[in-house]
This record gives sequence, structure tokens and C-alpha cells, in this order.
Amino acid sequence: MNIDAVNIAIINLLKNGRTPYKQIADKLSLSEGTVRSRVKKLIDEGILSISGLVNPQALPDQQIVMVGVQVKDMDLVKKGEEFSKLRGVISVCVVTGRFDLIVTVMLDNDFGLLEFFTEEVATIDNVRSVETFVVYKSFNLKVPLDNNGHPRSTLSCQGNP
Amino acid sequence: MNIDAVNIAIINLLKNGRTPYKQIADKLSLSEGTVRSRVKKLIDEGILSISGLVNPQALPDQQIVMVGVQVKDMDLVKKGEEFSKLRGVISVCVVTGRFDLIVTVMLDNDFGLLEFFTEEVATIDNVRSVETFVVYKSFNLKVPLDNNGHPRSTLSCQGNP
DNA sequence: TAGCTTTTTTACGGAATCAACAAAAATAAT
DNA sequence: ATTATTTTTGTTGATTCCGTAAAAAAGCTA
Repeated sequence: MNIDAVNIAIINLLKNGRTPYKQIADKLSLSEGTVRSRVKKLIDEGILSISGLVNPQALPDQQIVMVGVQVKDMDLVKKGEEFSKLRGVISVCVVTGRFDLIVTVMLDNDFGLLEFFTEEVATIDNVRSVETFVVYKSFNLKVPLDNNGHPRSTLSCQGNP
Repeated sequence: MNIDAVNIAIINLLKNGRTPYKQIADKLSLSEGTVRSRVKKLIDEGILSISGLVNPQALPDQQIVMVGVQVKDMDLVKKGEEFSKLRGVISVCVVTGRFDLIVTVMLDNDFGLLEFFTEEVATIDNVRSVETFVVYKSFNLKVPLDNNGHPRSTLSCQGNP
């Protein structure tokens, strides 16, 4: 898709994701419908997403760790995808350098480093080494809340179909 | 602040940040006003933010790098804050392990690794070492669009006060 | 417990926005 | 020039937003 200056401007104005389309339209001298259809298209194509994010430091007993991973495998991208599906994993970057993957993980009381490595990482083949960086302070780090603050609890969106 | 199960549920339903408060209220058997005031409070206190995020791979000539930093200093948190203010920096994590900081940066054609290190990192004292990881593929990585896709361009939110 | 304060939730109503659609305009292709 | 395709715009009713004020709940303090 063509990401032109207008789309960039729209995305910028969506830094506050609740900004009304009308207001964005006025600022950019467009009609509301144009903004809406462009945003819809951007979202449909996976380029843009509008979502609620939490500052992990604000959630008690919630912790972020970053894990540098080396794999024996050659297909790093496929390995990255596998990691991205593990419980607790927020994002995976396939990188150049000392590591092959840098994995960002969110842990809590019931799902800590022990569980992450023994129950999750252990299921993946050809992992040569892992190196763990516990994040004890962050700036401008915002993460989507995966399930519910205390994972695997039953009380949450009970209104689903 | 007290982050109870209701707030967690609200934040979960805000995974789509455009979800109407009314709809959230119905799902949780609350009134719309309750949802709105809770969301407002969460946002005011810096716990929650609702924003538009882009998949960096979708933006051509846009690149993410992660930089592991060691500093000579003792006050790592203060250093982290300094890094967080540099141009291009998306987030900073103060970590245990081989590195002191892990810095996530967004670069593009006009502002590449060269500029980041010579113009930005160079302004910070007591940096012992840096190690660069270029992200060439990512999963579930979403970043806020800092200024405009092509930084320092003039055409963007021209409607500001 | 009674009395008070503070916080949270609810109810309400007008203004604004959302969402879908069809027409118009602009763009691209033949 | 003509046709086809995409994008933008205008219009509409239903819905949502958001400020305000009252009610309810939760926390004190004595």
C-alpha cells in the first residue's frame, strides 16, 4: 500500500488513539469519511493498530525481561515466529549481532522466569543459548496487556460469545 | 492507585483502542460513566495509554535497531532517562546482565546509525561500550510513530495552536 | 453505630461522532 | 477520448461522547 504523507499525518494524530476522526479531518483539511476509510484500510492491512497499552511498572508483581537467544538453526525467522507464540512473549526481534533473537517477555507471580524457561522455551528445538536481562526500570515502554493482569485467572471478559 | 480486576478487564477490552465505552460497560455490567471515569483516571496517572502504533516493517525505509549499552556511571536509571530523550529513541530498559541499558531506536533514510551515534549518543557522557543489533524481522512489534515518517519534514500536523 | 467526608457509580440530555451508503471526483489504464 | 478503478465527499439516523448533578458506596473518626 502507498503510505503517503497524509497517512503519516493521520497516524501521528492518532498518538492519542481516541482522537475523533472529525478532528483529525479538520486539522488535515480532509473530510471525516476520508480519514475513516484511510484508517480502516491501514488497520485492515496490518500497518496500523490502535490499542490500549500499559506501563508495566504500574502493574504490581508484573515484570519485563528481555532474552537474547542464539539458535543452532539456520532459519532464524521461523524460530522467531515460534518464540512469538510462547506464553508471555510480547514481541520478538530477529537481529544481527551476538544474538539471533531478542525476545521481550512479560512475567508475573504465577508465571516467572522458571516457568517461562521450563515450560515454554524448553519446547523449542535447537536453542544454543539464552541470556536474560531483567528490566528493573524502563522509559517509554508500553506493552499490550496480554490476557489479564494475573494470567490464567478466570474473571475477565465474561461477555464473549 | 488500585488496579483491580475491573480495570484489568477494561484494559483488556481496550486492546482495540476504539472500542466504545458503552460497549465495554455492557460487557462488564457497568455504566458507561464508570468506564469512562476509570479510563480517564488510568490515563491521567500514566498507567494506561491508548495510541496508534505502526508495524515498523510496513513503513519503507524505516528501521529498528536495539542497542546494548554499558556505562561507566553508577546511576544507570539517570543514564537511561538521558538516552530516552535522544532523537529516534523509542524506549529504554535498564537491565541486569551484560548490558546496563537496552535502547530501542527507530531510524530512517535521513537519520541512520551514523547520525544516531555521532549526533545523539556522542552527547552522553561515560558510555563505556555499545553493541548494535539491527532488527531485520520482527513479530508483534508495534511502535508509536514519533514525529512523521520522514523525520524533520515540515508537512505534518499544521493545525497546532 | 452514628455522623461525616471522600470516592465511586449512576442517570440524564444536548452536542458531537460513528458508520454505512451512494454520488461525485480524481486517478489510472486501454 | 473512453472506460474502469480508486479515492473522496456529502448525507443520514443511530450511537456515542462528555459535562453535570444526584445517588450510592466506601472510609474514617469518635
